Amino acid sequence: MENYTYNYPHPAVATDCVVLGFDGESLKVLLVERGVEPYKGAWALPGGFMRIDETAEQCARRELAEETGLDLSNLHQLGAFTAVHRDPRERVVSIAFYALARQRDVRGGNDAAKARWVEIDSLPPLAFDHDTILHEALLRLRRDIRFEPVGFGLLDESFTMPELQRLYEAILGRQFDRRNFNKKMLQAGVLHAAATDSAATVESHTMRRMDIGDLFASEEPHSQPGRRGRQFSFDAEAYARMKEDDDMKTEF
Amino acid sequence: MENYTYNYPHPAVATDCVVLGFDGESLKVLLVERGVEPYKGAWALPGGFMRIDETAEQCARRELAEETGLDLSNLHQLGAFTAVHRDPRERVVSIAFYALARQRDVRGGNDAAKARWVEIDSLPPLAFDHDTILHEALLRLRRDIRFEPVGFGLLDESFTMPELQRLYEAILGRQFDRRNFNKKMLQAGVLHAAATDSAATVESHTMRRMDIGDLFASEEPHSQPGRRGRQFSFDAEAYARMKEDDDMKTEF
DNA sequence: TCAAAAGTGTTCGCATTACACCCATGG
DNA sequence: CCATGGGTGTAATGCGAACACTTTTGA
Repeated sequence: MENYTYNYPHPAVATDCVVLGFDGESLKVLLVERGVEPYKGAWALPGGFMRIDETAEQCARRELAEETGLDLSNLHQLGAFTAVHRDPRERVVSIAFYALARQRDVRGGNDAAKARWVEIDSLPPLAFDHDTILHEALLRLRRDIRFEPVGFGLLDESFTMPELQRLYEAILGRQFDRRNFNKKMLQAGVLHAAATDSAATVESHTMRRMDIGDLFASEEPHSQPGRRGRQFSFDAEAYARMKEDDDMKTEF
Repeated sequence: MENYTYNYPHPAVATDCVVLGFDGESLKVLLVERGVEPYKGAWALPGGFMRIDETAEQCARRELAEETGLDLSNLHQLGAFTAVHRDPRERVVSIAFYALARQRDVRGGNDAAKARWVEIDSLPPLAFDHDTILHEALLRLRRDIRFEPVGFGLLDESFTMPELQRLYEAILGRQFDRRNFNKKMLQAGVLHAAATDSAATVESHTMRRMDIGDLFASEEPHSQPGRRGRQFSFDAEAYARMKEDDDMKTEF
């Protein structure tokens, strides 16, 4: 079986994927429990070895689907992690990606037994150098969100302004003033008010505090007091137009 | 000699390095002429295969020194380039870095025969996917320079405001108003006026239009008319202090 | 003395910030 | 009716953009 021979030693190449989600309160990351050594039983980022005929991105997407049932198209490369002893078995270079997932995508498709959403703020120790990778991903997300409308990838298609605000607060780790946040987002010109679909409104509201990590939740979410928020959605076309004109002036 | 055998095919892992320089007028990139197939005779980024006991960054630094005589410490990873057929010989994944070099560093140390600085705006076709990598590096530099004081890595320790401005204009591809540029840079609080060392002033001025690519220049640079600029230098400590307080508000 | 480059201050508009009251809903 | 959360406007401030004349120097 030892079939592949080279004149010089070759490292193995793997990919790992940081998938982030948001449940209306806090950021989560999608982890899998390792079933084999090394780090058997520990939590790790989904990922695996790259095939010889696929790109790193294709690999990351395939491994993610295999291990978590999620098929995401918007993977962003974080970079290569190349510490010499990051894997005790052999020299492994990992190319890491990050991606954002919506509640809906997950609730529909995730049937992998070992995959779980874990609160970013209360993580177990992770296998390999995955803490480092995750940390990089968070830094990257915090940088990106200020200039590109990436945040919308974490919300349902239609969302309320307070939901959006909570997302920004969870990512950036600080509070914003409601009125100013509102104003700024609307001024950016990439949101449009959704048709006042009463059903959507109610659904969104009742699900606001659903924990997306609790895939087998038994408790029905119960409505909260308080006024409903108006629904908005992200206007990708407006953003594309804006980006052409501005090109590097856009800030979020 | 075929000594290294694995159960599964392993790609080769290489690094490539985009070294950028500035001669007072325009951006240059450091290229080497390939002496072997494939792409023999074509220009390429300095780089080479990673050893099994070094990190990608160590590899990039070593290869850069071997091929160009430059020893740079501030390499920034751009990411991994993993197109399946980017190298016709075998599957090669390249981890790319970018770095900035000062005129002085180059004039002192570069004794590699085949390395040359080439104008960014008039590039020959490059080997492999090195055009893509270079393009990424430029995008990255343009993004970075707006938030971090990276530009100073391309100038001598002491420089004039117009020099700094020309650098920003070359990188970002647009013109700035002298007065506004001045004001903004001083307000940023990371520059301090250098002692009015007359010699330094004159030297800087006379060298302003030296072409750093012309390593064997025979023509002496001759002085230009026009007023001399005041000398400034980058205050790394002030920047470090500022970064701690602000942390994510800094814009350049 | 002329040409080329550098230094300097003010005004205007826009974006960001701080801040307080009323409205809608469910329990 | 009360608790919870959502919606809205205004005033002060700071930053970026536009803009012209004077000074220094080398030829």
